[in-house]
Amino acid sequence: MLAPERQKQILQKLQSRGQVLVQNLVRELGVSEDTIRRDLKELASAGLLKKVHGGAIAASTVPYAHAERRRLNREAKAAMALKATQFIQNGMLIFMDGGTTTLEVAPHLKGRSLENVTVVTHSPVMAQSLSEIAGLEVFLLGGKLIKDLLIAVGPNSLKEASRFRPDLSIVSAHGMSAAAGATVESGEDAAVKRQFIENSAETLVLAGHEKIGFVASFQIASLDEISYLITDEVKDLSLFNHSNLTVIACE
Amino acid sequence: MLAPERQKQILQKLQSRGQVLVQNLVRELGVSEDTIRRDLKELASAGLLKKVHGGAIAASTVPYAHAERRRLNREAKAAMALKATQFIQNGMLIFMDGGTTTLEVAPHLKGRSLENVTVVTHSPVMAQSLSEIAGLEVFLLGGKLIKDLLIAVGPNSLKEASRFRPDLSIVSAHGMSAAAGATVESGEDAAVKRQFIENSAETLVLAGHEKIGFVASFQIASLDEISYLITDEVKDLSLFNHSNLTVIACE
DNA sequence: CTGGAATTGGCAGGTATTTGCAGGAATCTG
DNA sequence: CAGATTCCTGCAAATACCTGCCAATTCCAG
Repeated sequence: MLAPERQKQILQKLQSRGQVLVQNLVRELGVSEDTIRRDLKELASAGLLKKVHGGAIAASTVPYAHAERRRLNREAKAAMALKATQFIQNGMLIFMDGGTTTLEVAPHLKGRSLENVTVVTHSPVMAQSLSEIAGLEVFLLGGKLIKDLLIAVGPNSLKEASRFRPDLSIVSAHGMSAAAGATVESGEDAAVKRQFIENSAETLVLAGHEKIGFVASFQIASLDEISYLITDEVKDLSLFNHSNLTVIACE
Repeated sequence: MLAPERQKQILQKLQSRGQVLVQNLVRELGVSEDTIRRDLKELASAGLLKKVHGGAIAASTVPYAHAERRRLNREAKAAMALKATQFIQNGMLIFMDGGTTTLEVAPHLKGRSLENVTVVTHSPVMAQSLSEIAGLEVFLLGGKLIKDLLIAVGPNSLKEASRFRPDLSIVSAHGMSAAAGATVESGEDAAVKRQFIENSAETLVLAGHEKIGFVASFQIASLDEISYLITDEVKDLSLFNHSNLTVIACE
């Protein structure tokens, strides 16, 4: 195996798992420990990852707090994100937000052969992740950057957003309940999401089990505006029995 | 077998497999190793593939091209960026582009105690880096994402850009000459930069010594529109003697 | 048709890169 | 603080790479 190929695989594993262990890589790639170490050192000096004792973690240009949130329950988020990718089809225009769950979608698209898919987002982090996917065009919304959410908001964002008619919106919610629908903590973020959801043919909400039943401050969609809910554990989902919402739980 | 035919086959194999090994090609095409190497070298210099130790990989699938460019001459870029930070003062509105040299500015701002500084950029990467700086507000321009430059461009960007009146623009150039001024390779990128520079009180151009004397395809600023040029080595700077441009060289 | 220049492919050698191994140093964990 | 793991350094073998040279072929002018 060629060195760049090997390093590419390391980065890919890193991106989808959030971290890699030297020992795992030795087993998975079938080379000596030293070779892995050398690769990691090289990649680290290129700023593509950060070495830690025992392996490496993704190098984040993003602030600590954001990276930390992203690490939380990463496997569950990745599983939900993987389900979400099944809804992405060629030719679609899709809105994706910058939630830490939605951000896990991009790595799962790497293998897919996409054509003529456009994603519009207000998250620079999402835009950057998506830039590595072939066959996918990215449209970034501008605006004032909210530092801890890393999304662009403001009147400009809203106005730009209103021009899109997405086939699908994929959003992370902070709260999901029968009465309040999908809710988030930031009003500015909510405004942008709402704008997209209103104009979307279908809307897919990602919310881990801990979000179910919780209500945050700002509604982004009422229950009947949501087509699909992807969550990670089958909790008490009877809440949503009376809606025409399709609930998908990853095991 | 004729050379063009052979090279065509190499490219075909490369396309279908993503990578080729010198040894495989020797066997499959029945020519000597040297011939294969010569072909690869030729194809590589034509930009049709990228040579790596042991073979070659498709040019289009070179991952993390942006990260690689960013890594190149990183110390020199950081030194130039450090100089540039001296021009950043409290209360300013500043435009920064997404050039790999400009990107080194953000880390140097970490220690500074800034107040009421706003940076507007069309680079999501820059926006992320800047989000970590306290006392600094970030405004991100939206638009279609150019994947290998990681910047947002398009009519929206231009229109938004025209509303700003920055105190300072900090831009990286691909070429810098007395006759053509500062130039870059992408027309879309140039349009955004030009919009800002025209409305800026002052403009600071970052260009390593290898860029001096070189002329790229699109002008972003004529010599008299540029206030400061920061470069890394004292090359032949007499070129700029007759302008009122201040040249700053880092040792 | 012919001789010479230009191009192409193959060979030899020396150099550089990559990889794995062994050992000792550093780091983590209980 | 002690055992275990992980990490780094130097070294050697294998492989890959490059340079200069030569033979074969092609091309072209005379």
